[in-house]
Amino acid sequence: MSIRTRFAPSPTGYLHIGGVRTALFNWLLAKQAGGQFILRIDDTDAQRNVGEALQPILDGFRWLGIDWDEGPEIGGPHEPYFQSQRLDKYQAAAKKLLDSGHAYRDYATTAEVTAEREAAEKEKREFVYSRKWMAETDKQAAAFEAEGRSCVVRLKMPRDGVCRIDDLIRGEVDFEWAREQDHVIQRADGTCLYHLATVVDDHDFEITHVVRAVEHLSNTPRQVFIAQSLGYELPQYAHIPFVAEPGSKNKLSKRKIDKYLNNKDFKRLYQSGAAVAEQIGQAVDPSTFNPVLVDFYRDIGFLPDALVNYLLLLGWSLDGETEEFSREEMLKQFSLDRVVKSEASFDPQKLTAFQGRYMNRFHLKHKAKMCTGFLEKAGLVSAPIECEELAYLKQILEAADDRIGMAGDILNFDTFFVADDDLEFEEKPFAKRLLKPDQAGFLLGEFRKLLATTPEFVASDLEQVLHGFCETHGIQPGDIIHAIRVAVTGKAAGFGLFDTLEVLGRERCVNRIELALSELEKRRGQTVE
RNA sequence: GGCCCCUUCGUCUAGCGGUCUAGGACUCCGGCCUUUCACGCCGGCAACACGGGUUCGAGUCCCGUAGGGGUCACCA
Repeated sequence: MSIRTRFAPSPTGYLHIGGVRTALFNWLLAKQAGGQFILRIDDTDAQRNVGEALQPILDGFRWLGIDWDEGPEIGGPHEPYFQSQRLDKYQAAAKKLLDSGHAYRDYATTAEVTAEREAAEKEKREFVYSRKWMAETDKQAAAFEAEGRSCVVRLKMPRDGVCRIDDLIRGEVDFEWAREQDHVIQRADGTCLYHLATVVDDHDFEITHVVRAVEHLSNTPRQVFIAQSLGYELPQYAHIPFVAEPGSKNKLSKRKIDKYLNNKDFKRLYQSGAAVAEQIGQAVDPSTFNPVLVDFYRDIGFLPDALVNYLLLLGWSLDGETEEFSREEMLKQFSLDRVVKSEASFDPQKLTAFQGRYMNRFHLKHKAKMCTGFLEKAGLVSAPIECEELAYLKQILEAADDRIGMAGDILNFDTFFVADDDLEFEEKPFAKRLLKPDQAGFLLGEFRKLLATTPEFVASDLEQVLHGFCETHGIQPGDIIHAIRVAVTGKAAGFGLFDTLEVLGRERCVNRIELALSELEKRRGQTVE
């Protein structure tokens, strides 16, 4: 029988990276064996805009290259894949459990059950429902109804023995049945609850391996009970550790972003993203723009392969040495038995390092394509980009080499794209390199003249020109190079100066130096006053 | 609190009784390269939670303790 796995997101409007990690393991396990990976939508909680809240999740998976064989938008042989459209199946299952005596109608009010629970707590005794309001016959039910009570359906859990779960990752785990509660599986309004639904669906969809986060481990006995009572064959369970917060072992949560921002690495990641977002005019509302969510990475120009590779290693390793896995390699090598048992903290720096490696190896052509979107959104090139601009971008990318860690980093080179008149000089480098050195203005002026007359405006020649210039004036290259960089780019850092000059071209270099000089004059005047 | 899970450098991990003076990666710190910023290269700091067993021998097996986490809904 072929392996069938599933990932079952609730339509919440975002894709959590911890969820992606779980989905990835499921996907890998199924696809490597030629099986199917199914996406099922857990929307029994019923909100209105399921479609709207689902789209970002589907988009996220598509971006990551995690494709599903059955599920929303593509359907499949077990349609529908939305729990909200399968309610009748759950009700049928509930009825079956009722009929077979594995569940019962319970007429207790919430207050009555709560009272029992609290009493048990007070006496420091384990709570087990008294089943006082249990109705196993129609006659009993009628009596309760005559009192004006309504009922829910509860599981009639065993009160002795042990539930042994054979977990592919944790081995055998025992739970005493007596400690399990008579969980509600159907509400008073007739709708059914998650645990019933998930068991029914997993069976209907012929899921062979349930790979999910450990927080579900303690829920498993009741699901086993439901499945067995319904006569289902049990799937293989594999409870993987969850993805934890940076610097702690708590579960990574989107809502705690404020706390994570106190972590310096997390903050750095967030800020580099926020800088990009700001330049392209994207909102940085933490509910959507958040390093815990996949969209964040897409929006600032990460490579999906880098994210996936990082996530793969968060809780799994091949040999402790190999770190880079292409999709083919991970499909070939992945195995559940090498999944780590303990929770793994999310490490923004390591993720960034993976991204850097992947980006460096990325083809210039593709890099240009990725960067184009950011330049367009920032209004630095025409939208859509024109041929000349694209060629210009490629020149910059070539010179920038591995200084583009993520596509959004192209915006660090924004001054290459602005009109000369709009060039702004960064305050500190301008002061340090132009304002402070007495000679800077004079040297810059002289160098500008030289640039205006240099026959070939190419990097190698320009380097010669500069060296000659230094000799004439009896200075070291370092005495003038920084000033030139600030003058033509407005910034202290960038790629090689001669490449910078060549890329900008003679006219702009000359213009910008002139601009810098007049700015210098202006400021010198101010300081004198 | 009950139950369950987990515990090797700051972080991700290798290790399945001797080859461990514990390996790799990220970070960090030096150095080299260098016109800046990066990259790259070389080097360095840094861990078996603790206590008992078992054994000739324990990071590796067993039992405790401690710590961390999860779960205990008419949420998913």
